[in-house]
Amino acid sequence: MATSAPEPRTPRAQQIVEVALELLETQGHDALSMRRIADRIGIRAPSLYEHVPDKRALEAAIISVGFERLADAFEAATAQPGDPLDRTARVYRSFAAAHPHLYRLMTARELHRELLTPGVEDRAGRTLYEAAGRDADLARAAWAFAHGMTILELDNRFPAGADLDAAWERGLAAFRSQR
Amino acid sequence: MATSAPEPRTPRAQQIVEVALELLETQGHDALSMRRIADRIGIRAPSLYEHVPDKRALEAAIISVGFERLADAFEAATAQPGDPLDRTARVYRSFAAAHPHLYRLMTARELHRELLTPGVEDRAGRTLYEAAGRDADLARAAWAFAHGMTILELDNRFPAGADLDAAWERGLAAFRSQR
DNA sequence: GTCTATAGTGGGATAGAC
DNA sequence: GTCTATCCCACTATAGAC
Repeated sequence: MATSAPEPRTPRAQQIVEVALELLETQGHDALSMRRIADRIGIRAPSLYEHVPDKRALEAAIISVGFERLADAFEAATAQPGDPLDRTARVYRSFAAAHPHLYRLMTARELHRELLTPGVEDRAGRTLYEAAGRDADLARAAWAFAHGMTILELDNRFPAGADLDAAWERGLAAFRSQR
Repeated sequence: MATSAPEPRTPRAQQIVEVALELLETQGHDALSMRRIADRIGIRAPSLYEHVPDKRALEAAIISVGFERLADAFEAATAQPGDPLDRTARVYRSFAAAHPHLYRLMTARELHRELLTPGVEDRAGRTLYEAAGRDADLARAAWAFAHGMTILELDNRFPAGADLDAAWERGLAAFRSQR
């Protein structure tokens, strides 16, 4: 079910990705600089380049880990009761709530797919595809809804008093009715 | 119907906002620096600060203009035929397609509402609220769907062959059925 | 594998003269 | 209202020594 991520080769490279991920999760994307990553490890920034080609590749490695973890969470929830669409949405929503900065990095920018661990994006997408009754158009629409709800909430775009549980439920009901 | 935006006081300040908006639309957000704005006007960057308090306020002014224009487009489309929800979605989608960088600035980040022209966000939101049958939860869910479709497309997140017209239609049908 | 030194680039913003 | 001069910040990345 869960796969062990085929993460970078050497222990040092792996450590860099781990440290960078933790820095991202605690401090946000703006804090994710090569200098700060190096600081946390106890080396100088230029030394990072012996282990990681450049920053884009490092971010791609973090994103790959994120997709693995999201896919793990999706697959672990298969056992849970209820409608598959609701279940998938619940996992999606709590993943984003638990890892807001990681979620943003994973979804709220253009993606350099060629730098990702191969297949990792598809694996996370498969759960939603199944939950949408293997209807690709419906799955994309439902993903757009889930991402929209998530990112608008993270960006504080809804009015202060908005009942987001209710909005989620209305949307999910809409998509369930189409399947 | 359309309101004239209560834009900045002096002609110079207004020109700065116009030039900045044009720079944003043609070159994207990364190109939107005080130096480049000044270049286009033919003055030096420090002189901008005589007319605009700082960059955040300038961006907020641009965003306000964006909301005015979106609201104008929504209201102008009231005359068009078809379901209000479809009509609103069509306008939303073409606004984003026509002004991708502006759309991103308006929606894909946290919003400093206190710097916006008062009421401008509500005015744009009202059309969707009406189209959703004055159901706030449904309107928020529909907005999330529309924003998700839009921003995921702008960020090239859908697979190469994806039929986005079909995905839009599936989502809109879902929301129509709930109203 | 790590270091120092540094290049190169860009950014926002202020002080004070005119 | 605009200018010059400048500060201060931060970043990615490379060269070359050890």
